[in-house]
Amino acid sequence: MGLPSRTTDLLTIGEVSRRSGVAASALRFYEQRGLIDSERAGSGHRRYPRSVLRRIAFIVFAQRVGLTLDEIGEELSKLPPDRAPTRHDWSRLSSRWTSRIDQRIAELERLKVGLTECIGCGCLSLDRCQLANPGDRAASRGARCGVIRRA
Amino acid sequence: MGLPSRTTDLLTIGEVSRRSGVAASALRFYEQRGLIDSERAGSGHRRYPRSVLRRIAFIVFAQRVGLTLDEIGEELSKLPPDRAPTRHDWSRLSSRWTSRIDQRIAELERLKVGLTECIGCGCLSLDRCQLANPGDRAASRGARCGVIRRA
DNA sequence: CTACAAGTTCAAGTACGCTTGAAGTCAAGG
DNA sequence: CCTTGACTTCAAGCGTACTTGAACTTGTAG
Repeated sequence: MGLPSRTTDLLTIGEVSRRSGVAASALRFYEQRGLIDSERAGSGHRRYPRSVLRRIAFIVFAQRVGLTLDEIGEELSKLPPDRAPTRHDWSRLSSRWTSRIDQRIAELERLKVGLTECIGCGCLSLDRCQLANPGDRAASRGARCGVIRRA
Repeated sequence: MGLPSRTTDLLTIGEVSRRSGVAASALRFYEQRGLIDSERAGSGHRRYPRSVLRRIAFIVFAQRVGLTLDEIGEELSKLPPDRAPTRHDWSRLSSRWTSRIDQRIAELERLKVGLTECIGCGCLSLDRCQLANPGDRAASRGARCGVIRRA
């Protein structure tokens, strides 16, 4: 299979995997979930335009912020389908996260305070203490990504 | 079954569930995992001392911070087995989280900056961007997700 | 005594995010 | 020609954290 990008400007799944750090199996999985897509070479092999790398980067970042793949898919669907996304498209998309990040940071700050003031002093009681407010589901998800693997 | 705590000072699983907001099935699961334990009434029903509520609160908090149940179990095992934990025991335990929370907050701050500066400006590239380089991601995918430790 | 809520165990199921394995294709090098 | 390596699909598996269901027991109220 070699390195078709030298001549065609399209990347194989192996190249994309190496460049993004995301396993090929994960890339296929993302495609199945509709998060990315690919053209096919005559052989049936996937060929990716370079722009897929930014899309993948967005996915990886969003996951670390705490979004699920479904949520990420929703966000990505807001990109213009007719043309290549501009940097403005990307920044508009990513600006939605900011408040989410801030919320999560705020919760962590509350937890931190609760650790010393609440557990430390002995008042800790779930039915009275609101520190562990389970408001943001995705936030807690952020702490538990796909735990597996990878020797 | 009524409310045995009125006379015995011990709580049923239903009472603990209501007071902690944690489902009875989850409490049984935690017991199976060794995170909490219970005495048994003659009937075979679980009876919990009040102190279990703080232990459960600790578990819930720790989960929000991002620890896995295994990690939480390790932490809990550091409590004195011979006597009831003091507030000092609890605060010593919880102080370990603080740095973890700080790390996670720092990562979120970095991601926030990365959103505007990296994705927004168009430089976003997983193989070059410091915010989510493959080494960190591979490492964080392991057991404890969620934190870019270097950087 | 009967009903019924609340408890018990154990096995299996769920959601998420992938990974792994089996079986096969394709193109280039020796 | 044959091997090798990168790719393909599809199905099944895995780890975390639980939930759900089946089948059964207990304890109290009426």
